[in-house]
Amino acid sequence: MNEPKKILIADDHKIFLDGLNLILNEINHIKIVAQASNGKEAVEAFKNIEIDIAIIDLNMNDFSGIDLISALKSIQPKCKIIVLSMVDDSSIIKSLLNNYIDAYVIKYGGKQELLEALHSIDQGIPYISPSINLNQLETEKKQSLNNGNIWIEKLTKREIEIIKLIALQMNSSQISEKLFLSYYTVKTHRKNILQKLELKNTAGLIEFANKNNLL
Amino acid sequence: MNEPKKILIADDHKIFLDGLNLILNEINHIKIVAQASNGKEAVEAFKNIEIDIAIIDLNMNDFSGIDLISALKSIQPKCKIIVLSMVDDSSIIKSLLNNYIDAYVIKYGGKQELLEALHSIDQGIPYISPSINLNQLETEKKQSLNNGNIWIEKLTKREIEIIKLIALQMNSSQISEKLFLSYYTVKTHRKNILQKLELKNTAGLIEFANKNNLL
DNA sequence: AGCACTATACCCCCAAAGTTGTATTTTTGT
DNA sequence: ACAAAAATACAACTTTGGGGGTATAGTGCT
Repeated sequence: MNEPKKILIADDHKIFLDGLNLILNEINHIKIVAQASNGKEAVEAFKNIEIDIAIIDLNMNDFSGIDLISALKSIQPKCKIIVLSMVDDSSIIKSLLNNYIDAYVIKYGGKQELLEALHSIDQGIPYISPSINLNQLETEKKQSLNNGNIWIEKLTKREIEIIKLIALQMNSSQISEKLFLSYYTVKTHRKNILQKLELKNTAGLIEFANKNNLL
Repeated sequence: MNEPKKILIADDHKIFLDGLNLILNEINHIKIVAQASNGKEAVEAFKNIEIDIAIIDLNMNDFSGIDLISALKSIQPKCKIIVLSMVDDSSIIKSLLNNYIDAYVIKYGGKQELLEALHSIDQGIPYISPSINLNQLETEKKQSLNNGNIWIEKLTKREIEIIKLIALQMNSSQISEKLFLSYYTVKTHRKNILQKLELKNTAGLIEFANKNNLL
């Protein structure tokens, strides 16, 4: 507890990174040792520097959320992870907290919440922003399609890849060409995706993907 | 140039507001006299306090962008406005700069860009983040679905109504029952919607609807 | 009164999506 | 090394979507 915690901060808004820097500089038992403005930089930093706590934004354009977290965890499993997000979808938060991360702080909250999160995980206690309950309007809207369930863990890399191409208005045969697959394989994947997520059709799939930031 | 500029900052992410505060505190010829975490607060502040420069985020949940700017301008026309945004849609930026605002700074850029913007408008010169050109990936991706055009104005009430039902995974015959229409009518509407928006299929439609907040 | 737009409705045809079922290979985790 | 999960591939069949037309009644604006 005597030497300062080594912190990495990652956010694709550099100006936010600058602000975060100043906020965290006010605390004396931590030290920012790395900054990243995208997922790739964060992974690089993890390979080179020992990190105690990573404060990351989920909505970065190169890595999609959970991919990044599991990548980081696989490099330095002991590192604590604080997710700083703009979204407050409670089903996402729950599954994240159970499996991967140590704190979830939304940006709607002030810096106080981030500091509390740091303090909390320092004692081994997971933290969720108290502000989240206040924003239930958003949450309820999303849960209508979420079925309140686990979702994303069920999807494989390949399936997510295909969802993204569907969202780009490609049909199954175009996707098969793009990925060097058989047309039948793509159809099988689509079938499995709809089944796993309990969705009725492509419209529902794209809606789901948007509400859950899969794209 | 002797007395400090009076600044208002507005952003719905309070933690960002905190960071911004610290960033701007490092400059000595300005002074933050008001903070707002939504559009309403910003308008209130404008009624009560004289503001020289307003630094605002466009994506706040109560006011939609241009509405807020014109509201503020109508209260204090002489006030300079810096928009701090996450989006870099060049068509929006152009129309904003011509008519309403004095600077457009994207959050992908660092604090340096914000400081440059402040300096620039101090001399009466409009400012746009130089980083914007670098992030053309995002822009292109969106324009492929936006067609860089007007879109929403083209859609009628009925069409938007139908889009919402499609997003709820209803098929044409279910929609026709729900709205007491003929199955053929619904099909016609769908056809017209895709044509107007120059989209290929339902996947593209739902994606478009999400990206443009039609739901 | 006239015109443009919207909403309504119908038809045909083909392509694509969705359903059900089977089956092999490859990758991954333990 | 073994088992589980994922990725691959195929077929037959039904339903839905999307493109091409055409047409008529209402609505709103000028």
